[in-house]
Amino acid sequence: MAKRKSAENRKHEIVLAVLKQADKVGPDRLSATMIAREIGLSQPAIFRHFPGMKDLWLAVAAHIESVMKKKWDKALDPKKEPPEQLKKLVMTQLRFIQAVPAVPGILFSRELHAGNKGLRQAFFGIMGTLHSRITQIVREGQEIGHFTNNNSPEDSAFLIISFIQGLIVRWSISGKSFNLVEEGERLWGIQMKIFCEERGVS
Amino acid sequence: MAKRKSAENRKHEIVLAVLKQADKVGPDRLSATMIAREIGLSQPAIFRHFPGMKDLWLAVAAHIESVMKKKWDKALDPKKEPPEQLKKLVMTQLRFIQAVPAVPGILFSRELHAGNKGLRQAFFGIMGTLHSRITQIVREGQEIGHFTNNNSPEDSAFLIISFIQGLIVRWSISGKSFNLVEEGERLWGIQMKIFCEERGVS
DNA sequence: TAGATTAGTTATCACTAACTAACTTATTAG
DNA sequence: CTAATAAGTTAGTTAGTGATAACTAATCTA
Repeated sequence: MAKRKSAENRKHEIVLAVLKQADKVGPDRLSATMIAREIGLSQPAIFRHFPGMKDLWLAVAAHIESVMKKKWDKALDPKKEPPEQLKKLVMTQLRFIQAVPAVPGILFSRELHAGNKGLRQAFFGIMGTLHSRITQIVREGQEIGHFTNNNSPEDSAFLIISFIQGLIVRWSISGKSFNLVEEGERLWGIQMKIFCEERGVS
Repeated sequence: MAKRKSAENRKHEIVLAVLKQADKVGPDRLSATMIAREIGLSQPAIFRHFPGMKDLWLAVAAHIESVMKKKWDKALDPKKEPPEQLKKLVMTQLRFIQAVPAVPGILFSRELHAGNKGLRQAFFGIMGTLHSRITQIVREGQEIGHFTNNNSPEDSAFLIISFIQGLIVRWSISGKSFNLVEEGERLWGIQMKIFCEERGVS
């Protein structure tokens, strides 16, 4: 018999085990048996804490949302200039993904896309929140003259999120073979000025 | 008994069925039974054409690679100016993904990430080829003075691929709720000048 | 300390996965 | 026309899935 823990602690432990194992075998191949083995419990013990796998995934999403929002809050410092705030937020996001590398896989899992509508809504909400935070910073930057282009802050935010997502995709496909944050820092500087003097685009 | 076809034709038919069904249920939940049902065969018929699922996925990757390369070749027109070539290549890629929407899912499948090393290498190779083609165009553009920044063409290409991938990720998570090519065209113009006049970046 | 509560267990169910063996029959080469 | 080839079949195996029922025992509270 495994040592007992309070339901609350055990639930948290299970969620962490899911994130750890989902990175190894993928969200859609992760079974209750694997999760249980990871923390030294029997398989039915998982279903004592969560009615079904769907609920377990929703708990995982809630955990990710909570941690991300905390990190974003921490990263934002209204005393700093918008460009620096922006960079900090982007790097925070990259650092988080590197620390919890299961997230991109969950974003593309079938659990999310086909199986579990609530899970997709949760992640859609998370992305929306990130988008609106970035939009806000860009808007402030424009107002005080940091970004003098007249693009909509919303579209600028989309491009910044693309920068993040695209980098993560490459990192993922490469087998996580480079440091996400370092590569992000390197390219961020370039992204901020690339093609500025380009001519003749159609 | 289903009507007979040559092994070659049947293999091709199976690959197309995989791409169709993978978009619906996801690569990791796609079973031989579903594929067989799609084309009106019995489940074991699949294993007559492919020794195992791994081999089937490799055939899918080979198909994707072949089609993509053809499209890239078609999109390139050395008579046109590099910026226009670039845009055309990017839009071609977006058009392809919209036509074969299973691809992003495969890119993040666990079949690719955990189960099937060859599959990951195949896609890594495809991305590498795209990267070098973009790099080449950027380099030419720099040489004849279209892109007057001094960023490495390789890094510029990474950023352009990020633009593509990031857009695809957003499209995917949104439930493919917008037109990928149209949104790509719209944002491409912005990407080409965003933050140009930004000051004070750290 | 006695008894309620509840985190854990084992055993099992119904189901689906990839895959195999053995058989059948359509197509085609000689 | 016949015989070989090979594309299909049915009927299984083995292994793993989520989930449930019934039981056990550690912990908490009165």
